[in-house]
Order: sequence, then C-alpha cells, then structure tokens
Amino acid sequence: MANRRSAAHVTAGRDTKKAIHDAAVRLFVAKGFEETSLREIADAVGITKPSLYYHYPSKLELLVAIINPLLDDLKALSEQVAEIAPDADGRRTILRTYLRAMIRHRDAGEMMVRNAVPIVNAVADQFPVVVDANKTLRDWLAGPDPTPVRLLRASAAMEILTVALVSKEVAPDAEDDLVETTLLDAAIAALRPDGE
Amino acid sequence: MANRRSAAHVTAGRDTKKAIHDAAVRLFVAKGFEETSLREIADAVGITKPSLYYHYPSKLELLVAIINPLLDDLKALSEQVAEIAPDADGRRTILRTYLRAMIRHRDAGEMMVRNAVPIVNAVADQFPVVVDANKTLRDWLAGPDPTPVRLLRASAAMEILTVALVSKEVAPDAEDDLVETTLLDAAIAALRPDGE
DNA sequence: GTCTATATACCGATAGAC
DNA sequence: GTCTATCGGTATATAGAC
Repeated sequence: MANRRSAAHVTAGRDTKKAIHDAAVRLFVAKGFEETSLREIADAVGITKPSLYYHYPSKLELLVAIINPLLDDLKALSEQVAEIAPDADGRRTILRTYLRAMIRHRDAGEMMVRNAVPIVNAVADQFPVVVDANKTLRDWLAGPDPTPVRLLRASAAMEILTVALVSKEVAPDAEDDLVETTLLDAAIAALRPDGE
Repeated sequence: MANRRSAAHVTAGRDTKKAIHDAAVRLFVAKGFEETSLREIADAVGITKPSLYYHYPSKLELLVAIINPLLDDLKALSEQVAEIAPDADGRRTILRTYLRAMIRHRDAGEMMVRNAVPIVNAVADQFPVVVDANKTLRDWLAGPDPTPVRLLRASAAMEILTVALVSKEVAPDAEDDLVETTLLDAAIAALRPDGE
C-alpha cells in the first residue's frame, strides 16, 4: 500500500491537532503557559504558526482544550458532593474520586498546579464556577462545624492528592493503583490525625 | 519640622525600593510573574518604569530579591539534614523547620508554589542547587530504604506544609502557632499513617 | 532619583497565495 | 492544511535631560 502523503508531510500531517495538543502540554509544564510561545509549539510539531491557528482559534482556546476534561470532572464532583453522607465512608469516596481525576488527567493537572495563577486568571472569565470547586470540596471535607483546625486539615488532605500529579517523578516504579492507595490513606490520616 | 520633599514625592520617595518589592510580590501572586509587567509595578508604586530600573537592574533581579530569603532557609535546611538522626524526633524537627520557613516567608512562598514552573526556570541557571533542595529533603524523609510507598508519603508530608502559605485564606482566624501545630501533626500522620 | 523618549525584539493574530 | 509576509501591540531595557 502506498502512502497518501509525501514523505515530508507524514510526521506533521498524520494527526496534527493531537500533536499540537501534546506538544503544548509538554511545553506548558516545562516552561509555563505565558513563557511558551505559539511559535515554539509550532516548531515542536514541525509546522508554522499560522498552521497552528487552523486547528485552534487562539492560544487561550488551546489551553481550554487541555484543561477542560479535568475541570469537567472536578465540577461534577463538587456538584454531587452535597448528596454524599458526611461520614468516614463518604469522605473516603470524595477523596478517592478527586484522586482518580488527578491520576486520569495527570498532565493537565500538573500543568495547572504548577502554573496556577496564570491559568486560573486566563480561564476565570469563562468558567467562574471552577474557581470555587476546590473551596466547595474543602468546606464539605471540613464538616458542618468548620473550625480553623478542620479547615486546615481538609486543605492538607486535598493537597496530598496533588502528589499524584508528580508520582512518575517521585516514585517511577509505583503503579497507579499503588499511588491511589498510598495517597488516599495518607489524605485520610491527615484529615483525621487522631483517628476520630 | 518641614518635609524635606515636595508633597508630590512623599509617597513614592520615602522608601521606594521596599515599595517596589512589596508591590511586585502582590502582583506576582495575583497575576503571575510573566503576566505582570514592570509598568504595572511602577504604576502601583507611583513611579515610572525607568525609575524602577534605578532600584533593580532587571525584572529577574527583582524576582531573585523576593525569593532569596526563602531559598536561603531551604538551602540551609537541606544541607544540615544529613546530621539529623532519622528517628521520629528528627523527622518532626525537619518538618517543623521547613514549616516555619513557609510561615516566615509566606508571601514569597505563595508566589513560588503558584508560579512554580516560570520562577524555577527563571532562577535555575543562577541557583542550580535550590532546585534539588526539595528532593534532598524528600529522600531524607523517605528514610534509608526508600520504597515507592515511603517516597510518596514523604512527598505528601512536605506538600501539606505548603498549606501554610494560604492559611490566611483557608482559615483567616487561625494564629500562626495553631497553623504550625495543626499542619505539623497532619504531616506526621501522612508520613506514617499506621503510626509506625 | 525621577523623568520623557526611544531602541530592539517578540508576541498573538491575520491576509491571502497555493 | 500549510505556507510567506506582515500588522498592531506590548515587553524589557536604555539614553540622556533635569
């Protein structure tokens, strides 16, 4: 079977949109969102900047395409949280769902936590809801009588789950199942250090 | 006693360098490092951009001046860590020292964790050592036989301590002493969730 | 120490040919 | 779908007057 494209176009032309997406994630994580120019992304893919605009209408839309799957999961979680029973089982369920979202969208999540301010500001106008998702989850985890200590513990528990985003660097040999089990246990221990 | 300066210069002229420093921290935290222009900082202080260059030779040097006190503390901690006994008391000492550095340099720390990628990249050439300080501390906390589980727990414990950087937002009423006690207990619980 | 004016470079984005 | 060429804007940084 003969190729339908000339040799020079095989690499760039096969699935350019996905190649742009992947190169953008890699460069945004390595260099930062604002510090990465569309020209660098185009170079990494092997095309020019105007060709990139054929696939994504703007740099912001490219960013939104990267983070949307993660934000959708977090939004869904924050909306269903009110129906969960506020007991030990419920807390474990919420933390595990959050943790699995981090593992599933590891690249996008790492990009977000390492460039939190610029990225949140960039998308805040379009998605005001997602800015509050973390606060909703934290308040729920803190319980109906949120003392400062409980609020700090809730933040600590959620913060632990973001370690999943860099687990490949911290513990390259750990499978995702081990990462999930380990971090979930650690988060629960941080949330209720005295085992109450 | 008459003022030595005209009224128009009182605000900007009294301690311009510190005013630039403080305005820069505030804007870098709110908008991001690259997203904040020197013109915005100058406007916030009430001077022009060339006047800013009289006090700081470049935007990068301004950034370095902000984060240096924190980096010095972290470097010192990572260098003295080898002399600490690797027992429960030693781990508590290390975690508490790290946590107190976060509380002491809260503004610079919040700026760093929320703009980690751009800032680390910006100073990595000049300070290759500090990039490894976190890894040194993590490896020490994981102990002499660092299994993946222990490495993940060590990362989790350190991650908790960064909650101190946003404690004023999470729990505005909590004094620093309460923040320190609460997060230190949570970190130790995450590091050894089974109480070993 | 602060200013006006400017040099130089790169950014995101677009026009239009092929 | 990809290209060459370019627009309009803004960035860091500097020169030189006061």
